[in-house]
Amino acid sequence: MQMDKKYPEYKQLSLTRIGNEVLNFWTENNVFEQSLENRRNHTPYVFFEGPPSANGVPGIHHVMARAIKDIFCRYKTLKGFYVERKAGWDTHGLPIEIAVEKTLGITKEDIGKKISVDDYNKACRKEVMKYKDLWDDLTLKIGYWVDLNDPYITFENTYIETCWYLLAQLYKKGLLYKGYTIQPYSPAAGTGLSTHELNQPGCYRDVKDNTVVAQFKVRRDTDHALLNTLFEGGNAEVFILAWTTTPWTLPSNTALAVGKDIDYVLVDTFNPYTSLPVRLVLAKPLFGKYFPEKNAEFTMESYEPGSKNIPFKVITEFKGSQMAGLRYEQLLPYAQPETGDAFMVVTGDFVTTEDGTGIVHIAPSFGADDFKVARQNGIGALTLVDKQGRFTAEMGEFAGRYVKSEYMTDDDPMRNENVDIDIIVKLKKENRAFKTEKYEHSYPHCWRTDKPILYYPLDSWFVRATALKERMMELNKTINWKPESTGTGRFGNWLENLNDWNLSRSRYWGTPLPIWVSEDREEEICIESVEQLKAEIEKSVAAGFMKSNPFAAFVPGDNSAENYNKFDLHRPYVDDIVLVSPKGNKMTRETDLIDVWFDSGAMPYAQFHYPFERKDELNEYFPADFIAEGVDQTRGWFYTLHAIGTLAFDSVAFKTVVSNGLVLDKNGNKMSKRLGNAVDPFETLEKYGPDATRWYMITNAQPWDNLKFDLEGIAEVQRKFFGTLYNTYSFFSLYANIDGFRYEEAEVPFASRPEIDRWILSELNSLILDVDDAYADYEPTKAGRLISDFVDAHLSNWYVRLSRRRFWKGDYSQDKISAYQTLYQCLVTLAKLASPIAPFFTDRLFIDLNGITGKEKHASVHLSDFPVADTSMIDKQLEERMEYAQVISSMVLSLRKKTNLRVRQPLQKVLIPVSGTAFQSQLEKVSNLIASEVNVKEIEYLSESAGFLVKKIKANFKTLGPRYGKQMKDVAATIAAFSQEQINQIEKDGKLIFMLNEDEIEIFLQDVEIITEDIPGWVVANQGSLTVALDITLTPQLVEEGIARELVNRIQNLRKDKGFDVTDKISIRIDKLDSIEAAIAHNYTYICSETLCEKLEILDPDQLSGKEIIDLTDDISVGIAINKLV
RNA sequence: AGUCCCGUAGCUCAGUUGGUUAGAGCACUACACUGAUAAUGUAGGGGUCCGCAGUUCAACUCUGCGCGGGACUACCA
Repeated sequence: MQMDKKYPEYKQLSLTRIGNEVLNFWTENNVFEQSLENRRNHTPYVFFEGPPSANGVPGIHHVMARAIKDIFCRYKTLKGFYVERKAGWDTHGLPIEIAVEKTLGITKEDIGKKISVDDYNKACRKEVMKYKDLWDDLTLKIGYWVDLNDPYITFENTYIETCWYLLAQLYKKGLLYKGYTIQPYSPAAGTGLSTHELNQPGCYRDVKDNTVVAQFKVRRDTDHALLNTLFEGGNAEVFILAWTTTPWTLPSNTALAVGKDIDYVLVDTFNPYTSLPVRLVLAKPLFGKYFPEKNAEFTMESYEPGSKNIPFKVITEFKGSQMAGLRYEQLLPYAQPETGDAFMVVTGDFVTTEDGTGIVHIAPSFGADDFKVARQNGIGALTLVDKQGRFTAEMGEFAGRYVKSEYMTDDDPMRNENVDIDIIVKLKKENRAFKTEKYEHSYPHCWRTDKPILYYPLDSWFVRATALKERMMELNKTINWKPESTGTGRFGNWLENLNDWNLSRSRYWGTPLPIWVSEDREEEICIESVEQLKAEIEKSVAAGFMKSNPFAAFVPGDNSAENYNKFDLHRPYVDDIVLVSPKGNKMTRETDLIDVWFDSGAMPYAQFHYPFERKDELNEYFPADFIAEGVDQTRGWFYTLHAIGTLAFDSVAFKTVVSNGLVLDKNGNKMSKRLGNAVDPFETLEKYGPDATRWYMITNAQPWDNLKFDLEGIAEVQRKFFGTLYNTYSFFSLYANIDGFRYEEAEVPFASRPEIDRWILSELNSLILDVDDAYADYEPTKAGRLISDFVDAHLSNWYVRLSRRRFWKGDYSQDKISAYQTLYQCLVTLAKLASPIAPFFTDRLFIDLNGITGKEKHASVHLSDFPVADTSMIDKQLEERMEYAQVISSMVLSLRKKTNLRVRQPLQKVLIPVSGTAFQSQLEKVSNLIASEVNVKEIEYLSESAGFLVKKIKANFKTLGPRYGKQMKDVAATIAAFSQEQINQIEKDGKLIFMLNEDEIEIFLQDVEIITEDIPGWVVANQGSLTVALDITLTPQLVEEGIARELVNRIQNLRKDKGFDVTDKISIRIDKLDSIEAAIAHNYTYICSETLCEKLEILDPDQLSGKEIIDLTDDISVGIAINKLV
């Protein structure tokens, strides 16, 4: 190190510039890699990066999410852990296919025809990494340290192979099965959806549908005990009413469900559309909804067709159980079910009387409950809708029409037609509709196409997640959720209501299901590795089912990229593989792909190609100690990680999870490109720099609360936190450079340091403990706020403010060295404490400091160790008395303000009443600080209370409350009304007994709070239990000193204006004025030494040239000229 | 419809195991301090702590019922 090397000084703070410079420094010196190397073979701290999809552009919320991840990884690194961080990309799935189809202008059917499979495959690989550069750029710019050079990519063969391995493990455990069920299905996407896909935010949306209460005509020509009752005394047709929000399912109706304990009524009335007399069945609790009380007055006979006043008459009532088995005429007879019974009333426990009619229309193909209840009762099904969402050919005039208009293309001539309405119209004409209305309810939509889904019968492969539901819940209890409620509430509820995981997707671009099945479905094989597949193909080739082995060149055990790039496990290549069963039968692959969420849930293992690589090290990278993503991943990634962890390894996949909330705009609205309120992360980083952006996001709201993102807030952080810290450093470097402080002197012993140094070091060490706790508890907001409070309130506005003089005045003494060492320690420690949150600025600070002193061997703060608190330096008494000093100073300043005595005017003394010696000795240790801060000459303590002070007494509710309960109010009032004598007595004796309505009340000193309210003849201020009085007498000497100080201040300002260096010596010439002459004469040395003046002349105003006229006080103006001495 | 989170000054947020007169910052006004400071200090305005009930001597804090905002769940006809 060169002797003349200096701490860098800056003209102004630019966090953006620092961000760029430090980023270059990291890149050039491989600091991230070093930070890993530094901790190699230390205890691992396992972190999983949730893979984003790079086919969308990153938003400001990604900055938030990535900052949180980065903070804890950096913190743990500082704490000595080895934190491997592998980036990852989620590359499979529908959005990629859709984007590719759009880009190439093709549809799914064109694959292999208009475009070769190879090209399609390539296009997908390209599409999926479309914005990778943008993502990498953002990742670097915000300082998120993650290994971008060797990311895991879900479309790679090695990744897929691990997925296959995991599926095979589940298969072996009997946790994979194929089932025919009613599933959410997206006709627009042409694929079924899993429940957690449906549970993505925004999938359920409120829509208005046309609903209808349909009349199902009871058949009289069958045997049923209830028929006599239903048809008694009338020949009108009898109808059962059932409500639906999906009229397009009515042609597929095959049953009606009632609740067996629900009461139903039989009513005579007229159909409002046809005015024909009808007899209806509906649930009694819902009767009033259709038959308003006011219509009861109308008689059946008085009804005029078309009138709105429709009369009604209740005939009888019965239970739902009595209705079971009733037969009815098919409502819309387009087709008949091929198997099973149909058009019968059944009972179901899901029927409620919440809405509708208390009778549920059952279309087994389009509802899970419908399917279940139909199967239980042997009812057949009708599926009069195809997979594109159109009515089938059997549907007569409706054949070929889409059941939801959203499925039509924009230029479809039927675009504005709604088939539900046409069905309703038909029912109305046929006297089969009793009521119709628009109804708003929430309906699930496909998260990819934004179009409504249908429930549709599909063949699918499922993971039997329900089998391990209990275990998942048990393991969940061991996970540390931040916040806790997400784990117990949201995630816990989800596990309780768990369904089996539907894995199947009918698409192209994804991980293929590795299951081959024989034609008769008797024989199955689930492949768990490429090696196994290759061997199976060999058998198939031998059996003559395949001509050659596409995996011939693959060398088992060779994990090189080259070896794994010799083939492609994607469709349709994999579909060409035909295997041979043990019995010698042909086996073909189940054509489904698996849910992309399985890919992401498999990342803990697949990122390292487990178990084909790093098999024995599993416990070094699984389970994760920590993961973090948005709360919207609760049913997404958090679930799939947990499910696979539990099912395949009987383990949690993560021990701690931080789920962060949404980033909203400053008005609390969701950000969206459409509304134009989305914040561009790149612009924000460019303008405010990464540190301020991160600091703001972390300290403004808890990560799990939603953040109202306001750029003003970043500006404030920049000014308040970084500006203050920067200024503190500037102050340090300015004087340290002058004095040549390089931390070369021996450490000044702690006990020898002055009070204020020991105080800030005590606070600093307390801060280390608190911040460490906050990080360890995954509370970054708390950590950040603690740090900024320390910098602002303690370091800058008290320590530096009061110590300023020590830095620039006098010789390079031990006191001065102590000041430098103390401030240096504070700054270096702060750099380390804050480095997880603000990695760039703190590294600059660390390097600027350490570059001169060489105190630490590390080239970067991120290679250092987290500070360890020296608890021997923590002195709570000292912290307490310094707080007294701050409060008292502020009270005196307040008094000065009230009495219009500015701080430069010295005053003689401050009087502080003290109640005990302990308190007084506390104050005595800080009295000089108070005196200099508020510019008074002495502090006097007043322990004598007799007569002089006016005191006030208050009850201490905390101690008296439990003792006196109901009497508390009276006791408090009595105490407040104590006379001065009584107060003095309790102070003297320590206790007092008084009577309150017959009862004897005994109180002690700790049961009351006594404060001095007033000191007659003084100006007094109170705050809490503290009281101060100020002597405001101005002697001529004090006035002169005041003038001298004003003069010094003006001269200093002149020096600064003229750009003199702080060490320049000057000469001063001043106008000769009567009002100040004595002040200068009596304070001559003081003025000269403060201003570094070698020569002070007082000249007649006429003779003074080159002077400036300065206002000294309200009444005095004076001409001053200063010159630099060479 | 249910579950969870949130509701404190114009704005962003603190508020310990219930304890007396509910705080900070920003913004606004005035004044002051400063040879580090885009900082800071002092003073001022600004509050039915979402509402109502209950428990308690005492509720911003605990309980219940509502209201408003948000997230999530749902077979919901």
